[in-house]
Amino acid sequence: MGFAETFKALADPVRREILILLKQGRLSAGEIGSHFDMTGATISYHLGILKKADLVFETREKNFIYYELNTSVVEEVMLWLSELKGGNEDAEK
Amino acid sequence: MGFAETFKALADPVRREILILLKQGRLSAGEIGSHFDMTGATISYHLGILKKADLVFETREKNFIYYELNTSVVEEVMLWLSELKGGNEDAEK
DNA sequence: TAGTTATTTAGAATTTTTTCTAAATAACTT
DNA sequence: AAGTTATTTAGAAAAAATTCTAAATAACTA
Repeated sequence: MGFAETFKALADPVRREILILLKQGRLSAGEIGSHFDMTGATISYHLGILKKADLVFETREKNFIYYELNTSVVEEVMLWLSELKGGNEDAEK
Repeated sequence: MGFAETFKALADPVRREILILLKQGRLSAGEIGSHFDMTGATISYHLGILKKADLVFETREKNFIYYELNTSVVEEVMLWLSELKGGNEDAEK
């Protein structure tokens, strides 16, 4: 894990757009790629970064690879930010 | 503003450490620098990135420049993440 | 005013990131 | 088995980020 990887993954606009697409549900690499004006190789690179950051996970089916949002890491990041923001008021309630 | 700048700023461990230091209260550039094994020029570079991302602001006093945490942008990021995480349940309550 | 202290800016070197093309896998279909 | 489709991996080129040294500002102090 590691916040560096996570924030780095979130820093790229293409990768954030991919995550937003996946909010609606799982998509294959090809379906994700069709939303962008880039080669499949580049999309695969971005998916790799998101996967390494644990922001998505894949499930293989037929000759497709489907990607899905992994929200658990998103929660960890939110916790870190909330810690930063203010002595964590949530923990007191 | 812009999430790219914000996440990029948060992606670097030195910059995250600076933000954590500033949680305790404002510090001068020199005081911040003394926590790291880097030149003042490099610290200044990182502070510039944090400033551009609106994660900190500065106030000048004597011949010091003090840096302070700006939590408002942190909240915006948290909102974006919470949107991503789940159709935003918070908005329904 | 001259010198000192705090910080930034400029420029260069190094590393990392992003993107492409071409080739390699992997799994299906005929 | 051979061909097709979906995706990744490798390698290279280009762009961006990180760090340094040296020089420039800015504001104080004697």
